[in-house]
Amino acid sequence: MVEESLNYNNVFHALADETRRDILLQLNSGEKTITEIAKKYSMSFAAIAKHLNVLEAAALIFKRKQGRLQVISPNPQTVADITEYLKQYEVMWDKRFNNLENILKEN
Amino acid sequence: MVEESLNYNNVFHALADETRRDILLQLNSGEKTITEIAKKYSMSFAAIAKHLNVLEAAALIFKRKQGRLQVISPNPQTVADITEYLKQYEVMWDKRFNNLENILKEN
DNA sequence: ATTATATTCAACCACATGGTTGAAGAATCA
DNA sequence: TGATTCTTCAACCATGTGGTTGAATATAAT
Repeated sequence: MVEESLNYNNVFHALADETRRDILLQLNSGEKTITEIAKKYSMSFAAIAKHLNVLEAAALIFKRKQGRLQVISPNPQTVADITEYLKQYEVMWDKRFNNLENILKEN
Repeated sequence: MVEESLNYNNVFHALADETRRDILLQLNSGEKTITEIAKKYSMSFAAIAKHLNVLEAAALIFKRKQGRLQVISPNPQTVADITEYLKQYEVMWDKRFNNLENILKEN
């Protein structure tokens, strides 16, 4: 099995949706089937199934077929990877230059 | 000045684009004008200006008008906030249940 | 075998996104 | 003033996104 490297576009895009972030949080309490997940939202079953496809493409969840059920579980590694990735964006920028008030105070 | 709370949809959407992530990285080395930023990409000036609007809407950058120039600087606070926000998604999920091999080994 | 349940798939729709070009504004330079 | 530079804005276009409905498929229950 080849270890695919993360597609950051996919991951950030998947996270840029309230419903998908909410689904991910639900999975904190354990595995759920698609039907169980879909019950909590007012949108159609097919819409939730699509959201799960987006989350799967982003490697944020796993799907495991069990009989006619699809069991969905979170992939904590991807969130960890994204957090690690974001470190390169934590720039050491002197905040004074972003703050007009301080610049004025100093002059 | 009212402190707006972060719009996570906007932030993740802004990060879900290679060009925008690259622009953000460029800003690690300091402030830049729109023209300076745009010079490094093959797309049109207007396209880069749009990307900067998306980054500004996400509070990932600041814009400061200086004469006819727009000076762009990074907003490190937003990246910090997003990293903090992601902590709630770092679920303590027993990885054995995500790993079929281990389940088989144990049986 | 029939029926019910869980999921997938395809077609469709309204709207957003990422790009383009060209014109219009402002600030600076000669 | 006139020309140049930096930026903004509007219109346009192709494609993607988030949602819908309905049909098809596969498994499970009666």
